Amino acid sequence: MSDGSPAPKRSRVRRSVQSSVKLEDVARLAKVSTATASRVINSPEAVSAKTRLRVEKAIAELGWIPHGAAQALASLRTRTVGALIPTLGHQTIATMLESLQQTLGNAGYTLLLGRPDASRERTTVQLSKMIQNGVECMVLMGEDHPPELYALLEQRKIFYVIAYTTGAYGHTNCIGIDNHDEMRKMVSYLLGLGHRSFGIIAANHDHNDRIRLRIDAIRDTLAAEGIAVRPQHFKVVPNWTIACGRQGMQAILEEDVRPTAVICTNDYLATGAVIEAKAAGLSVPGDLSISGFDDNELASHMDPPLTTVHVPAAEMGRTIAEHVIFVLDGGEAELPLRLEAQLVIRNSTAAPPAGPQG
Amino acid sequence: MSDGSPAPKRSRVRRSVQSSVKLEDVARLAKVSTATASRVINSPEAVSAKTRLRVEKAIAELGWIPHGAAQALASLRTRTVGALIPTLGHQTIATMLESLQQTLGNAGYTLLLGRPDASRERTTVQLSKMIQNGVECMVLMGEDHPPELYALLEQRKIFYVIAYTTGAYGHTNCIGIDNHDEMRKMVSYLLGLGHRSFGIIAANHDHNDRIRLRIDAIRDTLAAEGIAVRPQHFKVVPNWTIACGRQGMQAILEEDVRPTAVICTNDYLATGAVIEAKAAGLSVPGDLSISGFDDNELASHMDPPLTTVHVPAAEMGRTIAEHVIFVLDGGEAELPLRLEAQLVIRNSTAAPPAGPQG
DNA sequence: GGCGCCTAAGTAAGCGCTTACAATTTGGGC
DNA sequence: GCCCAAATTGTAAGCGCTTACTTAGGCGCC
Repeated sequence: MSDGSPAPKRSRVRRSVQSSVKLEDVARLAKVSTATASRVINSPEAVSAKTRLRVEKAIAELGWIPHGAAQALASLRTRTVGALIPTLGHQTIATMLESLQQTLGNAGYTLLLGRPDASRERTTVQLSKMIQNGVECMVLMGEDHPPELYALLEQRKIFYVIAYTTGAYGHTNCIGIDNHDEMRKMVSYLLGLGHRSFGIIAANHDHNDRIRLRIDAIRDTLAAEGIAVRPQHFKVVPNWTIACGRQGMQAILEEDVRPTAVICTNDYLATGAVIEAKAAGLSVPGDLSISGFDDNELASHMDPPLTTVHVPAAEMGRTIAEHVIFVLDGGEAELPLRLEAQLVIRNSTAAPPAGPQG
Repeated sequence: MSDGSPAPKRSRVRRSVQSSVKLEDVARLAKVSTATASRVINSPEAVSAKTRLRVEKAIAELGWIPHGAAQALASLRTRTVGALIPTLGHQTIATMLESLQQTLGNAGYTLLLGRPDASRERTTVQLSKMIQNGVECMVLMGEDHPPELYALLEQRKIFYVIAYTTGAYGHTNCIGIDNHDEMRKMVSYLLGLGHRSFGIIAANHDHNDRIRLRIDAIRDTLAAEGIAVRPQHFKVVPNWTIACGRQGMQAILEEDVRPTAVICTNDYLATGAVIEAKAAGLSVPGDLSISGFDDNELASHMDPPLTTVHVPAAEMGRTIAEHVIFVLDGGEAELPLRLEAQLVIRNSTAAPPAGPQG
């Protein structure tokens, strides 16, 4: 460097084969510089119409596709957003994701999916991978994540939004439903029906604040009426599936006292609960009212059709995407944003049977 | 230019803020060159243990995360594979995807999801985006895609594999089930039960070879016994949902003659069909046998439990991932690979009712 | 006709990393 | 102690694109 003489230029052969058409080829064919060709892509208004046409023709002719990594490296923009999603099997989540992806995709963003490990240790590893992939934003499901996750997010100054909740645990950057309030509506409705003895079937919620909020809502709303759920009527099952719902209901029916209403934290559990109750010879809702949460496809087709809370999944995905796009575009928006869920009263709930229960 | 004097070196300020730690910082801290630091990541065996430790310590200390775009650009490797998936709402597909992603992820690959537009025009646009993102491999669902899609794949010499089929339409790079043969088993079973009059409820299959194969299997297998499905008993519904299944069954029940068995091309349709049949006062399977395909979560919990074909979705995802990893690693493998599905006989099918039907 | 301005196009310096090749060190064998 | 090969590390040239800064035209106006 300090030496004035130029370093000898060794000609090295690297990457012998240039498989693919590059911007340079386009530029050459269009008889412009690569800068101009690039501008046709990135700020077409800065190029004269004639030149632009020529370049566009060249691009079409050569079938050039920009090299994303090179673009990302040069522009320091990736137009990628990541999402950490626990499961795709849950229809409501899948719906949310689809609309999230759709909306992002239409705006030219790429969605990167990651699945946080059940063992939370590896979830920052997942985030690291996404960071490595250059995500400009993350969307998380709920607030309950290991502190290291948040630490990494903060440290890297990565913009993120939390889905599916309005943020009861201190986060304001949330777009979703108010799990507590929506569940409160359900409980109020059941109370209004005359129920005084309740059961709960909940999926494991060690790391799931949405479920926790729903459970809290049940307890809080009942407590306001001086009612508590008997411990033996509160069943926590390992997963959110139909099978677990059955298992939960079976356990409840084994108890000496039987509640008149069983609230499930999602529709799959409720479906299982209904199946099991009917299998035990009970009439739903004659003997037992059962409610769900989510309003998945099956809910309205079940026998009896399920009373549940309709979660606007597609709207949520779209709204999150729009917000992300807006903010990444430099916009400022106030959060949290609450989406309204809807109490959907169908036929799995009714007044409690007359009699000595309760 | 032609002038011999060196161009004056203008000092340009670009990208003023260097937010993030880069390999250079790691190298400096570890007192090695960036080359050595890089080698610690990419070929640790080429670095002495002492140096490696020093570099690893520096990485940890600085919290360095490699810049994926830069790696991709320099190494011309992205470790990314793309998948074009029509829908996430279908549980079997979601399961397949989850295991695909899991397996790829464990091997350090990133899965990029795309959704081919219903209007097929845009599906090469989707592919282009994936190419832009540098996918080293694509996985497609089924063989039925617009020729431009295949053309682009070939032109770019992108390795791809086709999921969910063993390739009845000329493709050999398939990993999946033999839709025709598995459905044949179902039909044989129903024939064995004594059925002679069949109905079909199928989702729209304009661009879905898997469904087409299943339908063909029904026709072929019946034809071998001299049986044909009456046109009015062959209902094509617009989608694969429970609601469509109901719609299909309703239409069938409106006909003068009623089949004794209705074959549905997936479980959601079958669920809807069962619901509608029961709603019409029919006994399933007493009056009418109904079968599905996929074996989703609900199938075994329905009333009656659904006779269906179990598709090994998770295994399929895993197998595809393993194959992709193997091939991208330079391996050679012979395809197609057939995964065995399983006829699952439950209670929605039985011998046809005695009487004048048929 | 000359000047200043605006617009369109060009030049070339990186973006952060990998890796071919060069340079240096290490370790044996005599 | 010396020589050579093997092992380790360093040097620096890109990977394909974007974009700050420069230059070249074109135009209106005095």
